[in-house]
Amino acid sequence: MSTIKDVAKKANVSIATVSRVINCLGGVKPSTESRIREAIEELNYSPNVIARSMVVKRTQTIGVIVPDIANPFFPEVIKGIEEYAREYGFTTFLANSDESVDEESRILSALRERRVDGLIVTTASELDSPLVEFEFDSSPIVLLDRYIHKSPYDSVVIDNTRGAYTAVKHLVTEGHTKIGLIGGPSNVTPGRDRTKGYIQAHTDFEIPIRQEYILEGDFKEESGYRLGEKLLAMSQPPTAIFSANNLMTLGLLKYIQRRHLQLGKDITVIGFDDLDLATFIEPPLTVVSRPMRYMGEIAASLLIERINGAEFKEPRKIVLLPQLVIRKSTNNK
Amino acid sequence: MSTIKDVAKKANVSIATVSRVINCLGGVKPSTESRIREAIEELNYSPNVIARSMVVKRTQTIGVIVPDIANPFFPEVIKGIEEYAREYGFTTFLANSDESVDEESRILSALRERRVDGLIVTTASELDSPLVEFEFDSSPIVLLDRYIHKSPYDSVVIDNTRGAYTAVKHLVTEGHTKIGLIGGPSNVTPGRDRTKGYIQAHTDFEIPIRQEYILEGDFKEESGYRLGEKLLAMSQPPTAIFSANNLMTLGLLKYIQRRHLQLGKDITVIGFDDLDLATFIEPPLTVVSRPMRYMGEIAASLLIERINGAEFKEPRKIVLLPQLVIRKSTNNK
DNA sequence: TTGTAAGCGTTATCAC
DNA sequence: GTGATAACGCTTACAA
Repeated sequence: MSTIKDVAKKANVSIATVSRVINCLGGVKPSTESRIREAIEELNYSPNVIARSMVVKRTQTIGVIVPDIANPFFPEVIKGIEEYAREYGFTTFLANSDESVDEESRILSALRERRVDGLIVTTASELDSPLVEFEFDSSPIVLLDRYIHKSPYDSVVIDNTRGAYTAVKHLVTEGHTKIGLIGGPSNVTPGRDRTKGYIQAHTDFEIPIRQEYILEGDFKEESGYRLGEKLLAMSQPPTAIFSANNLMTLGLLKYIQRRHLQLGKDITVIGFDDLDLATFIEPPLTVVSRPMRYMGEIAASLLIERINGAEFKEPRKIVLLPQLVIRKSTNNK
Repeated sequence: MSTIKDVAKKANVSIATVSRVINCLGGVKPSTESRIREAIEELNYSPNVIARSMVVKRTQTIGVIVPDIANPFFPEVIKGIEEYAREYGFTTFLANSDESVDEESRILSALRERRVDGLIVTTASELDSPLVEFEFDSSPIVLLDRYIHKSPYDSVVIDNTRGAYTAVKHLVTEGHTKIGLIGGPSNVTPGRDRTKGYIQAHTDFEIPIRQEYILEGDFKEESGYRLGEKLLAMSQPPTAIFSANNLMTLGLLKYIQRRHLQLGKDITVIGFDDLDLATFIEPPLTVVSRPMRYMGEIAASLLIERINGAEFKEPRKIVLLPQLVIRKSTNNK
């Protein structure tokens, strides 16, 4: 692969001049410039940005760590990040921690060795996240979706409590008083806060809370299936279920389907996060939805601002509002 | 951020010696080594692999270009790639071309400037793929899922013709003779070959081919919906439909659902690639499925072999067999 | 067992 | 306008 030196030789100039035209710094005689551009063309020269990064101390890369790329939420978010980042001249390293704190650690080290300019991460666990101890020197970090309490990082999250509250409130409005919860893991904010919203709605509307209705899953499909089964096998089963994420909702729906129960009649369901199935099934499923792509874009924009030196007294926390998308599944009264 | 120099100074040795212990080259007195390791610890030193890559001429990175990260096929494949790559010390750059040839070009340039050691790509279009003209110097490339005719690259693909053939054959066995096709775009092999298999099965089983049954979609959900509508609105509608990818199948199913047609009775469906919906709906959907994760792993392994200098007379083409997963939707006769 | 120094492909600072 | 050259943080002969 040819270097700036080769181009310089071919165009009969010094490498400094070549560098000037590559970087559009001006101050080069037009005739020289065109000679250089020709040489670049002929040699099929491509500047080595990694050599450049050594001297400018910027790699123009950002690392993105997600816990489960197979959860349809993340591909959309990633699209948002990637698109925004590319527009600003950044390339993204994507890594999947598989909800594992250890894996998250390994990825973090690898990314640090690669000197990414910044990081967007959805941590595998708030409490023992490697980010808590992590020394990423001065590279900024933006937390996505999962907040870490008291951390010094910017974050973009959803008002999970509110989202869950709205969902449960909707069920109450529809007349339900026996509402089951298939909750998320309590080691991450989306898990905890959605449960909090569930409880708050019960309190506000003076509906007795039944501990046996509050179940904790792990955001994966299988747990939705299993916990759905558990709820519906009770002697006093709930008449409605709020499921705290898309994959668990999927599992729950599969269980309901398998038991030939009728959605919206035998059991009413509200999910958190939309999914293909939601608009497919009959009746279509009411869900709490959020702007995934936008979340990615915001995260990227916060990060790039920091990379470019923006300073703030406090870490910025962008809280987006989820939206209740009411479909027929909860609309029969 | 501290450098090898800082470590050297702190440990009272030369940078060469530090380098030796970082890279586990041996030949360092144990006492010196432990002094150095201590210094590394204290300074929280992390080697700059991008500086290293300048001298060893290897970045230990691979680029991955997919056309649509929101298609559930790709996240699984990516998982396979990433996992394998990381095991071998490579980090992946992921980029999404959004089925656009121009975007693919831009990504290719960016990745070249970053000097990735190799590339795994699912091209946006076989015919005018930038890869055809592309000079990636000596960096190896592996084609994934979409083959490029006469290209010099290794590839891992599915026997699409066979997969489609098997699917249609199955429909024929079930007694169908009016079989519609929601095909993929003809500018990529999966599109063309699946149509080929559809036709071949008709020929082999002496079923007349009706041109009006052969429709071309774009692998996106909307086209499945639209073409399904078109097929089912015909005066002589097909009794079965073969849909050439998961997203189009989703669209098709949504249409069927919306029209309150009964799957497996009013219309029989076979899809290419599995999807959540397949095991959800009643009756569960028969599909052609393929080992996505494995495809990713294979692609990564071929690539890394090449990166490590393996040479072959001919480009290697790994053709995996898809599997017909027969579920109730086609099993009523 | 350890150190010195050249070199990787750039950018940036000076001179001219 | 243009050219030398130091520097970026490392690896790798080669020397000691």
